[in-house]
Amino acid sequence: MGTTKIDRSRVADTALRLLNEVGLDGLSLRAIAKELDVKAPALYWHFKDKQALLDEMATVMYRQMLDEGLPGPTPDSWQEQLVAYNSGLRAGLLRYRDGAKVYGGAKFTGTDHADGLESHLRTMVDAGFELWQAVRAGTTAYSYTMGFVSEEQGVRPMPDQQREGFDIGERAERMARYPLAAAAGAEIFAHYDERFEDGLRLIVAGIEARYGGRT
Amino acid sequence: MGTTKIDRSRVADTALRLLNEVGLDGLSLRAIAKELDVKAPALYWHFKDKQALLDEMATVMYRQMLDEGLPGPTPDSWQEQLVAYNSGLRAGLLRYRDGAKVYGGAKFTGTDHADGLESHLRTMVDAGFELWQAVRAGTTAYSYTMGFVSEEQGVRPMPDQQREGFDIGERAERMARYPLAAAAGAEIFAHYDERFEDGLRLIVAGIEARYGGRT
DNA sequence: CTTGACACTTAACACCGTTAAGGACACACT
DNA sequence: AGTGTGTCCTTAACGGTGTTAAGTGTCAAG
Repeated sequence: MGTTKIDRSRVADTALRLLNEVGLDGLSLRAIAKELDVKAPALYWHFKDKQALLDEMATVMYRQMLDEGLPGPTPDSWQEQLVAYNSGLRAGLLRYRDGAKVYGGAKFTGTDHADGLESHLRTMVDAGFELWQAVRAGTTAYSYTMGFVSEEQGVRPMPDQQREGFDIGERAERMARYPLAAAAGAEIFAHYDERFEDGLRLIVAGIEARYGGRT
Repeated sequence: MGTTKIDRSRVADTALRLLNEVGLDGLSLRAIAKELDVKAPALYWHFKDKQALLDEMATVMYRQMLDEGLPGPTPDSWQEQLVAYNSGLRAGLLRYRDGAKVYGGAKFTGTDHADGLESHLRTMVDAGFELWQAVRAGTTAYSYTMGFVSEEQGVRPMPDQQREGFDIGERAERMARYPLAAAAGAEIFAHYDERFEDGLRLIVAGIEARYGGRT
């Protein structure tokens, strides 16, 4: 038969591709194995359990983000670096259905993450921040990004997909007693790109205002 | 036998209590049913499927947050309202193991949420903000809170529980090549309460700086 | 030619959400 | 009194899940 070589990265790649078709709920080991022309228990030779495979998938996702999200070698301002890092993170998560769930539920063992973290901290400390300020700035933006994309993917599984059940009109009708909330619906369930970046810049502005960012 | 009355809210309460013992993965319908002295299919009389039960659990969680998190009837400044709402949200999520997963994965059908949303928007519009600014301010803080607690509960399932696998010392050793990241470890994996509120106030300061908050 | 590690298959286990069919019980109607 | 009728639950079963144990074939080293 065809190329019958199976290793960790080939399994992870296949699983990620399948993820976009069936979603996290449909991503069973048997389905992944079938895609690889293999039976399910074969996967246990390469991964100790399903979570280990999901962890590997998250690691692959992270490497993809680095490859295409952050090409700028020159250290920009910490502001632009924060925005670029989190925008790249969001874009990477959106490439896969339930990307935020997979990524957020994974435990990263290696030092893959340390590079990015170190450079973020380096930039901010060089800009005059205390270490604890750099940490809080980074984790605040990170938490925001993960929360934003989680909710985004809960409503709209894939970026180019239409709304599902409830229309905005029906929602407005039900909310007659809540005029502001009803009017806000359109703003809440649209313009994700713009809203995400605006929220990010809100956080950047807050860091400047409270921690005193120079330049 | 004992009180053999089972209704939606009693099922949801029991499921929430059990959730703290076994976690979301262990929360099977059979386990919930056993707790109610009933067989699993009986639950389908009250809920159309498991997700409907999880939705009900999330609704109960939300009502608990309203009951004990926000006693202040007087409308404070929008700043304090935003901080109080999101702090109450976090506290409510932390009361249950995997609370953020349950809450974030639920679809709210009723108008339970509309009250809180309306009053948030009302407060901010009265303070001079545009509606879209009020929406973005609220959703930014909300996304941050959900993301923060999701990660918090991923590391530390229940609030009063100790760290699990890796010690901080072992982590520092592995990260010898990343001095800042290593030093940041202590800050990252501790002081959750303080860090959460600090991040929240970062967002508040950002709203003031970019949208121009008065008072 | 044998040994043994590697990479996989077959068979099975316990458990999961969910459905179908039926049974026990209370209450209304004639 | 008897007959529905609707409510609430049980028993049995189905297909699917992650995971383990044991066995099979391949292939390089001694």
